[in-house]
Amino acid sequence: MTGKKTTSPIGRPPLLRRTNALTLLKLLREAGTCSRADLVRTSGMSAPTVTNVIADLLSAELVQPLGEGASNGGRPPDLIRFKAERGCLVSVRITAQFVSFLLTDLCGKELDTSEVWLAGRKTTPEAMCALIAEEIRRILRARGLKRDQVLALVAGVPAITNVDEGVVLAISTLENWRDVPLRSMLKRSVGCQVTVENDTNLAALGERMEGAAQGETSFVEIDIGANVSAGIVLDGRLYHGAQWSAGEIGYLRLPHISRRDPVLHDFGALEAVLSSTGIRESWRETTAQLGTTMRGAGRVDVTAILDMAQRGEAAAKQVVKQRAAIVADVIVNLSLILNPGLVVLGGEVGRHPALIGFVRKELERSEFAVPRIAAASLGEAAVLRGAIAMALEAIPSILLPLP
Amino acid sequence: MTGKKTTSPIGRPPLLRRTNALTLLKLLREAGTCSRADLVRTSGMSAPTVTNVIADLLSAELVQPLGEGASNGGRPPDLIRFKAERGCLVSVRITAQFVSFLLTDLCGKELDTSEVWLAGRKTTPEAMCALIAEEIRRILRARGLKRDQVLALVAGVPAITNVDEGVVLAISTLENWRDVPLRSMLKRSVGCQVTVENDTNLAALGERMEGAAQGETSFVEIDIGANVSAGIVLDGRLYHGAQWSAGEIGYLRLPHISRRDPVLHDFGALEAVLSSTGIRESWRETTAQLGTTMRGAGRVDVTAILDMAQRGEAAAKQVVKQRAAIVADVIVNLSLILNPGLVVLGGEVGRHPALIGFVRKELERSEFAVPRIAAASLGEAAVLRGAIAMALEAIPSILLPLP
DNA sequence: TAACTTTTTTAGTGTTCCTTACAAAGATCG
DNA sequence: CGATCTTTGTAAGGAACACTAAAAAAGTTA
Repeated sequence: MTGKKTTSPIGRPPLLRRTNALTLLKLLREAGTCSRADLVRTSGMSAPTVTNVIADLLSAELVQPLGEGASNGGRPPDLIRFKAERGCLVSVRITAQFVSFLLTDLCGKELDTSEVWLAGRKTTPEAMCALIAEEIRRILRARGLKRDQVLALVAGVPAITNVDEGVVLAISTLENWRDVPLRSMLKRSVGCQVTVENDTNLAALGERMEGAAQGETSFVEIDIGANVSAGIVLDGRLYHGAQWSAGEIGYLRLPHISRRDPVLHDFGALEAVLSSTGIRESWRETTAQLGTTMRGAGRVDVTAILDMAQRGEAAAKQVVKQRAAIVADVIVNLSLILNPGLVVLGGEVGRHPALIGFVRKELERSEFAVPRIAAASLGEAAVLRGAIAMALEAIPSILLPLP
Repeated sequence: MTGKKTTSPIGRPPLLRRTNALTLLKLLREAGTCSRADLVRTSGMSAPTVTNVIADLLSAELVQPLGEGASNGGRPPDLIRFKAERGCLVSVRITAQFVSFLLTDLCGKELDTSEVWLAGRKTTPEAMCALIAEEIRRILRARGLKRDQVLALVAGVPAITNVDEGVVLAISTLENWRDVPLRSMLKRSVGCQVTVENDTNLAALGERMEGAAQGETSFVEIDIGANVSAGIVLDGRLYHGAQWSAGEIGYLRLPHISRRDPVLHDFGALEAVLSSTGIRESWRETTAQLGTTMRGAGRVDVTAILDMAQRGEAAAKQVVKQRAAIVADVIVNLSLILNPGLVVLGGEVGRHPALIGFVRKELERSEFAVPRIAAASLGEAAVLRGAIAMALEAIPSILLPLP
């Protein structure tokens, strides 16, 4: 239910101009810097049309003249480029521990980034919105930008989200976050267009834009860290499902996983085993059995455990191998259903080479329905980058609204 | 990989006419019979535009004048309708036992149907194509239609299919069916546009058009019969996956299913248990244990077993309940990943009320991620109807090609 | 310096849609 | 029963576009 109204738009002459402007803007953004003649060649439009459309874009300040270029044996071209400073984009990542920010220009180039830790602060939706608005104001001031230059804000939350309505269903680790109309709240306090999305979905978009999933049209990102969830991109678009809960794989019924029926606001059995906490617990039990002779038996970072497995230490290896077998089952099931071209493993646990190595080994025996496996390559930045990727896609419709 | 070329079409004036013609054609097909004034009201276009576009459609014989209607208090309207007899559509369903046919007009109304049993015939791809071409010729002759009136043919096959290329990967129950370029073969012998699709996918489209899935935008049809497979409709469109094998759920790894790694051209463990043969075998074992006192112990139809379960007979009930638990696991996993709004159970086994009843009971305990469950309502006709649904969608682009 | 290239703009033509005005044909009412 | 209203459909003129052809602009090359 991606809730698109399907009232066929009716074709009036200005629609042509808009269509062509959109096309040229896209080509300009891809080319970086070029001349009208280049656009004529790549777009297939006639020269006068290109001139006219560019004239429109110039007067809307979407395009910047750069003066003469070098001659190609005749009159030198008038170079132009997309004016990335025309506005800016903001992405926000909300977690239970911190809120992070990324400010970019309209080409997605980083202008600033910041992070606010929540320890000791109020974390009600209202307080968070105020915090976000305040921090954005601060960043803009520091960069000498005005509020109305922010064309879009995309926020990522670790929760099931109704993207159409901009409502966050529930953040389990934050109180008071139940059915929060985050989009309208942020829109009121920030003033620009706002989109709210699930964080794993955004991470998937990030990996597609500049990470491990470049060029993929159908792939799945499985994030394994504090939580376990999947972001699903199918035929080039994020897939959300009928009630926005696609990819909530924490309750999958698998062999060797104790069956627990899905219940709201509770962890699934799969999640309990795979997540960081699950691994830490398992590690504690194992080391307790072996006696406390092993170093770092008690409180250990998950990454440390995975590192040990990577170095071949038996106890850690066993814990991780168990997980890898389960992850392999998840991937096989996902692949049988969705046949993605690629599975990206992300999150603190998922992207670790030890886990991925064992998962690959587990999958070797299957003859078909096994996609390529890759580690997420953007790390913690994936969500913010993905949010910017989403904002970038929205730019054309913001800059060139229907006539 | 639905292989769409994304060369942005450039906006020339004739594009407007085409867009508007498409819109009006769609409205006409929905309305059945109406006047130009009605179209003005529903489309939002100006009256002269509607007149002009309709004039085009009239001269292309896509629209038929019906004379005057009753006055609404003023000049009586000139009624028109979409000319469904302008051409016809053919759908073909290929199985290992028979080939069935459906001929419809351009509104999808049945004109003729037929069935050819394959017992004793050659079933090589070439022989089948000849058979299909011959039978279509026969049907057309019988209805007084010419070959060039067939605007589209859609064929359903029980196999993984590369729809872009029109290639059938393999039909396990038919020899010589490996990487068959069925589309180009049929196109050569029939002459019109041809699409080849997986049969379960088509069944899903059929159920959406006029069966149990009407109005759904994201749903899954699970067919359980001789085989087990799923047809997946997401955000209104069929989803195929990166290598066309989405929905091949026969190998899913579930609790209580012996793990078997996916291997080409072999049945999966899940399939072995759930399919008709699996149920029959299980029934044979059960009755053998109980002694042959029970009636119909040996060779029994699957439906008969399911009927017995429905009537409460203990042995049959047990066999079916086992399956229902597994089907429930499949549905839970599908729902966690895809969050469909509806799951349609089809096929000889899947659509039986006994199975569905037990499945519903199994699912009652889960609090979320449980979609509505419905029995497929079109039975054997689903594939042919779905193929027509697909052909209907293609009509606009056939009738009004890009200028 | 003349001829050729490349780039951009100008002028004119053809589509298409829209608004406004008008014609056709029945309904309504004094 | 005729004048007026309603509804439907068409014609005419204007505006927005894109395209072709030609010209202008500004180099490079022989």
